Amino acid sequence: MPDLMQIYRQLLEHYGHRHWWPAETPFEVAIGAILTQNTNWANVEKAIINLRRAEALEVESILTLDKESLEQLIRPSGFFRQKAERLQLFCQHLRQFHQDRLELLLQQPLTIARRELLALKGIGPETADSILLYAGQRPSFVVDAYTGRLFKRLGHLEGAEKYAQIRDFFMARLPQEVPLYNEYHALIVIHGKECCRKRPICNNCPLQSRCRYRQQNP
DNA sequence: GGCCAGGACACCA
DNA sequence: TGGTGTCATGGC
Repeated sequence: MPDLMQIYRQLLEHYGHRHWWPAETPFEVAIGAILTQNTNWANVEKAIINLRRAEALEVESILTLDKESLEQLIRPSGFFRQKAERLQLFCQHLRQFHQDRLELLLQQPLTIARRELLALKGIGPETADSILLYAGQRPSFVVDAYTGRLFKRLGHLEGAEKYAQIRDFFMARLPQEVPLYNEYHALIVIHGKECCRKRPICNNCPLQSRCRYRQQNP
């Protein structure tokens, strides 16, 4: 069974560097992380363009907007009512405890910053880790549905593991380096989108015969 | 017209 | 603790 670094190198060779996260500022990363929950990134981009045009990609403006106006700006990203609430709660927290500065939250010890994010309504483990890694440049491995699906196929996971177990699995076997974590998660996502989504055969799979699902379904 | 997307949460047994 | 329903838009 190939180890995690072998798989990483194969994915990187096939897809190249993904240059994540597509955002201009750490705060924009955090906004995007909340907006992309169970949502196609193309729809998130529409919402972020709306926010940028409204000059609403900062704590002050998101708190100043009334909730209905914010909802309309982010409407293309779906779940717009609950996401508007989550964005404002997130910004309220930054105002109350961190002088509107996300970097002050993120520069705390990793476990402290992570626990603080997870305590916020609407920020679960994947969103918290995405913010820590891509906005804060902190070594917190991001797990998503693609991750569990792919590494079950590869034989590394049983399939019943929970988020924390999968995250621990990767962090215990990889050097804790931000560029590696950054690229690895992005590669798993692009692989999941383009190759092994839910189709019976993985065409042009960079992992090829290593994909157990393909072997079982030639 | 149905399925899916870079989840999280409330509720219930 | 685990299972299920809800949230909602837009592309294919």
